[in-house]
Amino acid sequence: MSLPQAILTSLLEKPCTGAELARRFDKSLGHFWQATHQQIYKELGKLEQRGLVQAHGLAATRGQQRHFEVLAPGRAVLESWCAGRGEPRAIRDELLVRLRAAAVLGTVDVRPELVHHRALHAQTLGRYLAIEAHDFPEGAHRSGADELQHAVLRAGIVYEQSWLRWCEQTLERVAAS
Amino acid sequence: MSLPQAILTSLLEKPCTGAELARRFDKSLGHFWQATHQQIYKELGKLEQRGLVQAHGLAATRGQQRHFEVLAPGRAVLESWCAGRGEPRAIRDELLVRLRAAAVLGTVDVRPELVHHRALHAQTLGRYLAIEAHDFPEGAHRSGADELQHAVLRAGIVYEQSWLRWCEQTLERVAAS
DNA sequence: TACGATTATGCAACTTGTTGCGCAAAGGAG
DNA sequence: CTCCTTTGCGCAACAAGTTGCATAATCGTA
Repeated sequence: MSLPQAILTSLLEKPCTGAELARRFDKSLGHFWQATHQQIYKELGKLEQRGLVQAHGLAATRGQQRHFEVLAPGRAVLESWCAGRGEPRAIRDELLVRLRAAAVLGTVDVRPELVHHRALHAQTLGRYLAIEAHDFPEGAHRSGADELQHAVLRAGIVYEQSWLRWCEQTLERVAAS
Repeated sequence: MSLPQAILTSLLEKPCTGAELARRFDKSLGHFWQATHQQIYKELGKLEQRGLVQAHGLAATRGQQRHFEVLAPGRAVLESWCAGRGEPRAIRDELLVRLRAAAVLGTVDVRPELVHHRALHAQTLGRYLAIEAHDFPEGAHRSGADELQHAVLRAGIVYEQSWLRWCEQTLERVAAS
């Protein structure tokens, strides 16, 4: 839904090839907006057609590296999108459907699944905290940009923390019953 | 992704028509798994073909009510799915892409959007808290099923609360910069 | 009874995202 | 040089979800 914008943002930070973009998605942007390389190539193609990005590199044959960069119209489009409004997404979690089903069925033990999720959330949280310690050490930040980047990371941290706590509380309560 | 299971669960609680199902989705299940009536009808058709649910009511013409109920194989399928494992979804939030873009662009004020989201999360949280006060009053619950249903609702509460707090903190920090 | 609004059902087209595969270039090992 | 693996690129088929619309019954009301 906002993949083109994510790509423009990333390319604006640093022009690169599709594959490099995919790798960067896995590392930073991908924490809160995932995309496969197929999607990225498809989207790059569209952005190129719309004249928002430009590729230098030969598109003649396959397997050739194509280096992309954002053009002025691309930046303008991103700017206007960025100033716009959007709704937050509602939760959509399989685990909650499972719990609901378990409540109705009455024959399924959900604790193993909760333990599983607790572990995964703890792991992801650990990753985020490590990034925070590394990229945003104690003390005030200089720029507003830093503040914003940190805010994005904190969203991930808060998200994982709250799920983690929820898993723990729910395990306690379900165990007690 | 888990729409068929959500439908089976809901039908198991109480058999009903497609339209009634859609209405129930809007009220309870829909808080954490949304679906339009088109999706629901489509899925009901598939479930019927697979022999997991049965419709009594004339399918001859359109506009005729069809009352659905879960068959034994349907319950079995739900049971085995429910005991299975799944991964939690990673965050995927447009707002975070916007913040990231704003950080790179450096020319956009994201505070109005943050204020907007704060209001929406506060509103949703209010709805959830009202449901909690109504359906799960103070004191211990009787059944394990109640405990599970409450856990699902608490997930929503925790989710909204953490976003709300994040919005507030981020507004403070961005304002200060 | 006829008419309009509402309710229930469903098709079709489109968008987004995933999965699986194939082809081309580059680089190292034998 | 040849073969094999890795990297970069991209198509095609599918699955999930959204949007828009069509059609049939039903119900209140003039």
